[in-house]
Amino acid sequence: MHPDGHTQPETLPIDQRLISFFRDGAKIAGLPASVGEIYGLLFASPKPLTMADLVERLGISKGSASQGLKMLRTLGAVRDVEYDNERKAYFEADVELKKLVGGFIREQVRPHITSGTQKLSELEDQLETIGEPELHSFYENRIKIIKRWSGKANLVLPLLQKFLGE
Amino acid sequence: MHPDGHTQPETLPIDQRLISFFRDGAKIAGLPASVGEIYGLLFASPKPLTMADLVERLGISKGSASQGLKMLRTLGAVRDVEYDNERKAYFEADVELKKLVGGFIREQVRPHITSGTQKLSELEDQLETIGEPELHSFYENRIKIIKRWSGKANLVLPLLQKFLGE
DNA sequence: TTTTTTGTTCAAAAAAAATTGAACTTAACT
DNA sequence: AGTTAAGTTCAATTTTTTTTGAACAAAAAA
Repeated sequence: MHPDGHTQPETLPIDQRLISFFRDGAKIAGLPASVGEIYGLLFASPKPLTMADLVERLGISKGSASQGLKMLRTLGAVRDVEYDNERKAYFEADVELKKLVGGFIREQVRPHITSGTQKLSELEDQLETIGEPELHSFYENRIKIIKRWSGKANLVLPLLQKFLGE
Repeated sequence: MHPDGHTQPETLPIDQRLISFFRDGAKIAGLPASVGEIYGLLFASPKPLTMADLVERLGISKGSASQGLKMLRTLGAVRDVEYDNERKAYFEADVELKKLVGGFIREQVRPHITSGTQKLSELEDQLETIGEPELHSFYENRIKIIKRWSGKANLVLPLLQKFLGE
């Protein structure tokens, strides 16, 4: 036990609102609610928090806290911070929109686009197997449409990132 | 029974690929797989299809087909089409990216942004209840950050739509 | 009007995703 | 060395979401 027991800061109504705000935000982004809550509490905290703080104040399991923090770190939404000389790790929320969106695109969007591109080229292979000219030309056109979409997506993402970087 | 029984078109390997392509796409967008499959089959079909066609060729239930079509229609991704003089309704896929993304933003993104804005103003109310100056200023700053994000989002969406409209 | 076809609705079942918690690893402290 | 605190992992459980299918409604055909 730590010699001079910390006074655990209470979770204010405004903290609850922030937690709920980011819980909803996470769901919208297709992330687990617990991930949103963790980010929310860190966002609402003036001081860095430990994993034990998250478990205690959010009432979630150690497993959820560990996995949630892991995801938030890969997203670049949370960072380790030097604090206290204890052996616990402390975390705080990163609030730069550019970084948050960048991490989301890198981790959650890009991989899907990549696998989509792969599937697209498999589609083009299939096209070769269609002898009937009328059908061939129909599918050829369909594939052209998907390629046009894909081109747009590849333009939009960097544009979006640039825009968010002010 | 229709007098001159239609020959049911077979589902080619390329159709399977397109269905799978859009099944994955739907999941990425947070929509049910069946919705993606329905769109995929319509996208892969040179002729409009009926609900019964979808049930038969995708092996999904009537309920799924009905609900999926309903969602795709509200998204503006599928349209009713005059075809045959039968009493069945025929559908085909809308392939305009602008329209697809527009519908998605209108139905799936905007409502969340609206409720987020609502929650944000509730957050601001809570701010008033904090007497301690140091804490007040901390939360004030946090709310300022969220507002900055929100402003960006409100700029990005129309910009995105404009960009997709060529 | 009665039957048949087409489509919707919604409670129940099935499937998928998130969360838990106990066993385990790692590393600091005595 | 042994003990304790911190954190990870993953199989089992819980929760949420999707899908089904049977009951129902609407409307054209007989």
